[in-house]
Amino acid sequence: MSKKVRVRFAPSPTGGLHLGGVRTVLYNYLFAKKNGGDFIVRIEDTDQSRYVAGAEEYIFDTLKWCRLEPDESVQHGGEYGPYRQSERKASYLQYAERLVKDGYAYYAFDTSSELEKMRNDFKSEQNHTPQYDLHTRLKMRNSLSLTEEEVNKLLADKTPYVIRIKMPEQETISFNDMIRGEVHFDSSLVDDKVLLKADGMPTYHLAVVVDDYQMKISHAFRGEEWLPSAPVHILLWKYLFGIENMPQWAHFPLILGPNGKLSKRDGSKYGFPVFAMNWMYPKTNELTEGFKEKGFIPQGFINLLALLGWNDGTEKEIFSLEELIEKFSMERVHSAGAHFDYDKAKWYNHEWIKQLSIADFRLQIEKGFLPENHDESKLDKIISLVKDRCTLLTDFTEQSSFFFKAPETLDTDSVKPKWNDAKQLFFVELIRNYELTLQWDATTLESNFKEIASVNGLKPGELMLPFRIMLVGGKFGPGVFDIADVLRKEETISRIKKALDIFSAK
RNA sequence: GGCCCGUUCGUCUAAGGGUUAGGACACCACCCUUUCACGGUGGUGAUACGAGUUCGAAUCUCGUACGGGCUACCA
Repeated sequence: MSKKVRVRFAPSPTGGLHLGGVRTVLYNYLFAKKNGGDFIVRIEDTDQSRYVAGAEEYIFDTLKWCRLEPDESVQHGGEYGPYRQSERKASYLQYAERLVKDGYAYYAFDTSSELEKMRNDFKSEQNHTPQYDLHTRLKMRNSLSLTEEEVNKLLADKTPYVIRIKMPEQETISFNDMIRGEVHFDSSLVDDKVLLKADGMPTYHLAVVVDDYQMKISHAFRGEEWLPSAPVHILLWKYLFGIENMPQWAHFPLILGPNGKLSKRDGSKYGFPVFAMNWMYPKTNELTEGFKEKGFIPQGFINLLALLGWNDGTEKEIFSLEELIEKFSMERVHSAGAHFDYDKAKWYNHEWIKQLSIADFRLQIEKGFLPENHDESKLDKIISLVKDRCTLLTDFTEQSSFFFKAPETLDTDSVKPKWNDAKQLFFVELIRNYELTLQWDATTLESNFKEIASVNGLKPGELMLPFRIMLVGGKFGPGVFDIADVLRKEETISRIKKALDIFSAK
């Protein structure tokens, strides 16, 4: 009888959520839903100096946009709250003290300048950055190096202290990672990480273990950057709650940019979004672009993220969220880091836009992607014409604006060199014909167009490009008679007339 | 520097001892379309290197190289 699957995403509210973060959410969510479990979001805000206003709300807005709603969180409630670590502060101290009492941790009174001095003094060719560990701890000011009286005196004097874990001298710490298999560490090489900070807040290391225990987390997933600190967490589980109760770990491969771990800087540097949604740092007003505002739809975004490091073993690449839940398995998550490819990302989005119904596309486009002066009554027809030509929602504007507003400039270079009197006369006659046409639809317009052409001994193909330039302004867009259909008689004729003046001008 | 993780086309990846090493994005060509896309067909393009195990290795083992991560009273 295995216990209920409960997974958590534990972001630090220090800014926007980037690709890797959302993928971690996604894999957590998929694993939970696949196994009938719960998905919990816990806010890791133990570093008060890094508090950023609005970041927490942003995280939840992002999850909502992605349709990855938690079962329990600050916003969703649940039986294991509070879901904000700063509000759980009281429960960490007792565990830290228990560790000290049991000899697994100790008080350390070193000031930051003393720590800095140590790192300088012990620095060498062989040891780039000396650690606070079994080699150095007896040379520092802590309850291991000082006498009991000295320690008690320091504590009584309210000297600021931290509690550090005392890493054992010779122990191999192993665990089974769901993605990587057995991973081993030599305890003598791991440093004495701070567990409880001088301000009474826990560090991530203590908080993650205590909270995962108290929230009955069954599987703990996080990015590969956490792998080196895993031995600390494993020891803490062993000391505090029993290794048999420890969740199963999986460390996801990193998402890489052109130069290592993808960073928000890569976005502006290479011209692609890195955050899920736009994020503006309140203090600096520095904007980091988001996939949402760039014109991605949630289905496309989720799909591209899911396949960045995972596949179902077949050649299928387009998955809905429901399909992902059904097919997902941790065993098929890759162990190697994946470079983010913006071209492929856009392809996923395009595939999803093509699958959208007109109504669904309209819903998406109405969230800020409509061109100015658009005509509501024509929207559905226009969407049916141009939807598949949009890779991003932002493409809709340039694909559709000519429907609502006559082009300001015409691509005359594509027309003028081959322009002649015969063509001029054709369009004059076309205007006359279209003015008298009672039936204004694409089929009628096309057959009339071709009939006049043939009567005048002209090839329709040589006339259709000019016609398109007249209506659209450039060499793009859907079928030209469909465009004329939507434009209606008056506007179509007006654009032909206007263009004729330009084309015939010497 | 130390520790940890990793290494199949440019990129994402399939192939878990026997395949002409497959697919997708991107790129190129052709077809379709008298626009541009979409779509279709085809093409260029990869097992990092060296040993070993084996009748046989992309696949197992070891070494080397390379890449990445961590090395805070940040997460």
